[in-house]
Amino acid sequence: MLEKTYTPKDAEERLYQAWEASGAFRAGNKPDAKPFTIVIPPPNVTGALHMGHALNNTVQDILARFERMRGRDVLWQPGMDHAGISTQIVVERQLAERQTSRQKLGREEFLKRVWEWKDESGGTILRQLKRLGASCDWSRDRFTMGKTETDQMSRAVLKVFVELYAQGLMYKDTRLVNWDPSLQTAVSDLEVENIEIKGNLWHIKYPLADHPDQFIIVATTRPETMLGDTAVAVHPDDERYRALVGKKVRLPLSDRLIPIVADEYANPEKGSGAVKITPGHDFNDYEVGRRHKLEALNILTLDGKINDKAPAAYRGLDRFAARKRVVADLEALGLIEKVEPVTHAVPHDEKTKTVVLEPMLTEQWYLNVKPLAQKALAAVRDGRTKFVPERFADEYKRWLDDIRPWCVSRQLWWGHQIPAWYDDKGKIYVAETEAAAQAQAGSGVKLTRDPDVLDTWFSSGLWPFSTLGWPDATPELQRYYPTDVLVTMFDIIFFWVARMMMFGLHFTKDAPFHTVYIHPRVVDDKGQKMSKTRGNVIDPLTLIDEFGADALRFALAIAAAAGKDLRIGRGRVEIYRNFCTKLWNAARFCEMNGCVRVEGFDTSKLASTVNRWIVGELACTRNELTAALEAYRFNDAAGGLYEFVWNVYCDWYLEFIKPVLNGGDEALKAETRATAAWVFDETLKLMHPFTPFITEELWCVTGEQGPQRKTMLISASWPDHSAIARDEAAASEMNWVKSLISEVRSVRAEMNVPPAAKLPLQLKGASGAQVEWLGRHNELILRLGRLETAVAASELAKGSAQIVVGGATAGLALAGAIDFAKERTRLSKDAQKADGEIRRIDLKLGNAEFVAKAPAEVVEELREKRAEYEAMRAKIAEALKRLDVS
RNA sequence: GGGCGAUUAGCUCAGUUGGUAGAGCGCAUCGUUUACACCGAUGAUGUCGGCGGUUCGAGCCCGUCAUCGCCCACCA
Repeated sequence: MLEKTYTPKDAEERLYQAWEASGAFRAGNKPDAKPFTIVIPPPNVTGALHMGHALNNTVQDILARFERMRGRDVLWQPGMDHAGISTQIVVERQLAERQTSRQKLGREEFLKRVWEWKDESGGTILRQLKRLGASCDWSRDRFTMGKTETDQMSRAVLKVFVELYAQGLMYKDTRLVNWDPSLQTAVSDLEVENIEIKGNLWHIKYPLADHPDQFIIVATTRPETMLGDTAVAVHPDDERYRALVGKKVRLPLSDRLIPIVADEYANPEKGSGAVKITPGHDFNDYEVGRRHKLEALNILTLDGKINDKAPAAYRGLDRFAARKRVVADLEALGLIEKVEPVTHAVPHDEKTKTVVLEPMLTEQWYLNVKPLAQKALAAVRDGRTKFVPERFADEYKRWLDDIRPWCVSRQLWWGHQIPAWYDDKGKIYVAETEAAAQAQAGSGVKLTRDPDVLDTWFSSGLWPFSTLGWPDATPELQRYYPTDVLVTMFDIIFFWVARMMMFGLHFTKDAPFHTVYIHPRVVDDKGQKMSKTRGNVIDPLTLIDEFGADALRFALAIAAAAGKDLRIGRGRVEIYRNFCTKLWNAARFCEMNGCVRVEGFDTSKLASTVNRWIVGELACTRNELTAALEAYRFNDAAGGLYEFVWNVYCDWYLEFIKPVLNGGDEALKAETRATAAWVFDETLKLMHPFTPFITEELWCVTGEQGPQRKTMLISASWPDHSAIARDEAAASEMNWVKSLISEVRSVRAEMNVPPAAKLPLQLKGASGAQVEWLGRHNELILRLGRLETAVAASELAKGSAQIVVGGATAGLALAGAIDFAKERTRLSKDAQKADGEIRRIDLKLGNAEFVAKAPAEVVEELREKRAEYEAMRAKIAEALKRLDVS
C-alpha cells in the first residue's frame, strides 16, 4: 500500500543505495551493446555543489539514464580536478590560521598536507552529486593528478609535455606575462579579467635634454611605471615631433636620458601624440621596445613593490603607494600638465577579481598551440564535433582562429611539476622521469628540476582520454573513446572544451566528443548571477531537503531552454514537487482501483475507445519526448511529460474511466484496469530519466501488487511504441467528448448553475457520428458535466452542433441556490480557520471528523443551511423540469 | 572598439521549417463528485520593444533604432 503522501527523504537514500548495489551505474554490463560515454566536467576538489552543478549533472544524468534505458552500455565517468591555485589557497589559509606557512613547511611537507586535506575534506561535492541522483560509475572515479608520478593520471600529463617538447611546440621564453603579485605566479591570458574602474589620466611633462625649458607631454594612467620608461615614442608621420626624433628627454624623478623614437604604435590622435614607453611593464611597449632595441627595465619585485632599479626614494614602496608618491613629486616639480578622470579597463585576477595583475618580465614555459588549434578548428568546421546551440561554435572558432601561445607554467607547488631538469649550465633536459633526464645528461651531471607546476587546465584538457587509461592502451580506451556528449557551460569553452579538442585530436587523432551541449547559466529568480557577495546563492541541497531531488531536477530540466539564463527559486521547485505529488496520487488511484499490469497486455486489441485513445496519446508523447531528448531540448521533453501526466492522464483519462471502474461491465472493467496500469507503467519509464527516485519507488510498489518486478526501473527498456499507430478515430471522438464536457461546464459556470444541480442536456444539430458518441460515452458525459440526461434532439437542425443546457431562464430560477453556495464556502473557510488541522470538511455533515473538530456554532449554522439547501434543490429540480429545454 | 544574445499576459518564461498567440505562478468566480486542496472546474488579461520592408499572410524572415545583458579587444 502506498503512503498517502510521498516522502522523498525516506525514499531517496534507500533507492540510491539499491541502484549502486545492483551495479546499474557500472559500465560494461552490456558487452554487446553500443557504448555511450559522458565524462563529467570534473568539479574542483575544493568545490561544493551549487546550482550550476545541479543543472549540469541533472542534464548528464538525464542523458545517461535515457541512453541506458535505450540499451546502450553507458559510462558516465566521474572525477574531480586538483584545481591548482584554488586548492593551494585553501590549504595555505588553513596553515596561516595555525601560524605557519608553506614556506616554513617546505615543498614536500606542504604537498603532504594538501593530500591529507584532499583525502579528508576534498570531494564533498561527489557525495552531494549522489543526493541529486547522479548515476555515475563511481568505481571509475578519477582525479586529475596522481599521488605519485608513476600514477597513470600523472604519466599522461608527463607524456604529453615531453612529446610536445620533442615536437618543438613546448618551449621556454622570457617575455611579459600576466603576473599575480599576490600569489606570485604567472597566469594565462584567459585568467585575466579586465574590469572597468575609475582612474585618472595624468599628463606629464618630460623636459627635452637639450632644452630643459621645453617639454614633450605624455599621458598615462599608471604614472609609477615612468620609473621604468626607456623611451618616448611619436608617430613617424607626425609633423609636430619629426624634428625631435632621435633626440633625448630627461626622465623626471629618475634623471635618466631616454630617446625619442619614431614608431607607428604612437597614435597622433590620442593625447599629445607622444607616448611614454615602458617595455618592462606594458605589453604594447614591450613590442615597441623590441623594435627599437630598448632595455626592458623591470622596476617591480615579484610581490609588486618598487625594486632597486628605481631611484632610492621609491624603493620598497608598494606599486599603488608609489603611484601616489610619483604624482606628488611630479606636482611638486610642476611637471603635471593636467589630470583628467577616466574609466579604463584594468586587468584583474579572474578568480578573485580584486588583485590587479601586473605585466611582468619573467621566464615561463609556453605551448605553441597554433598547430593544435588548426586541428581543433577543422574538427568543428567539418562537423566531427558540433555545438548545441550552434552559435557557440562561432565563439569557439573565433577564439581558436586568433590564438596566442599558452603560458602553462605556474609558480605554485600544488600541481603537476614540470618534467624539466637543468644542469649547472642551464641546459634543459625534458623527460618523463628523472632517470631518463639523467641518462640524457650523462651520469656525472648534477641536475636540478624545474620547480614550477602546470596550469590546472593542462591536465583537465586530457580528461576524456586520461580517465580511460591513456597513455596505456587499455580496453576502456578502446571501447569508450571517443566519448559522445560533453555537457558544460559557455564560460569554460576556451578554458576547457577547446583544450580537450586540441589535446584529443593531437594525441589520439580523434575528436574527444561528437557533441558539445552548452547548457544555460543558472541565475536567481530575479535574473541576478548567483554569488556569495550578492548573498543570493540558493543551495540545491536545501531544496532537495525540502522538496526532493526529483522536484529540483524536473524544475531544472523544464527551465533548460537552450542558451538562455535559467532562473530558479524556491517557488519553481515547489511547483514540480506538486507535480511529483500528482504522479504519486495517480499511482494511488491505480492501486485503489486494482489497476494492475497484465502480462502480455496487447494495445492492439482494445475494445474501448477511451483506452485506445489514451494509448495513442501515450505513444505520441513518447515519440515527441524521444525526439526532444535526441535534440537536447530538455525543456520540451519535460514540458511534454508534464502536460501528458497532468492534463491528459490525470485530468481526463482517470476521470473518464471512473464510471467504468464503478460499473458492471466486467470485461470492460478488466481491460480498463489493465490499460490504466500499462499506460502508467510506460509513463514511469518515460519520467524516469527526469525524476528517477519517485518513479523507481512507484515501480517497486506496483510490482508488489502486479507481476513481480524482475528488474528495477533504472534497468527497464525505453518504451518502443513504434508499433502503436495513433488511433485518429479514437482521438477525434475523445476530443469531441472533451470539448462537449468543457462547453457544458463553461455554460454552467457562466449561468451560475450550482454544482449540485443536475441539468438535462439536449444536443441540437449533432452529426450521426456525434449522436453515436453521445450515446457511447453518455455515462461519463453525465458525470463530468453533472447532467441529468444528455440526449440528441430528435429533429436534427442544420449547421454545427449546439449545446443547450437548461436555458436562459434557468439561471434566474437558481438565484437562491447561489447564495447558499456562497454561504457554504464561507462557513467551510471559517471552520478551517478555527482549526487548522481540518483539511477536508464534509458539508453533508456525515463526517465524524468534522463534527468533532469544527466549532459547534459552525456545525449548527451548517445544519440549518443544509435544510434550506435541500429544499432549494427540490425547487430547482422542479423548475428545470418545467423549463422548455428542447 | 568588435561580436553575440535578449526584449511575448501583472510576474517568470515557452513558441523547431512564416498560417487564427501558449504554460506555470498570480488574480477572479465556483467547488468536497472516495487519487490528489501540494486538488478540481470556469474565467479575465497581450498594438509579441519602436519604425520600415518582403509576403496572400510575420512573434518568427530582412533593414533600422532603442533599452538591457554577455563575450572578446593593446587599457597612452
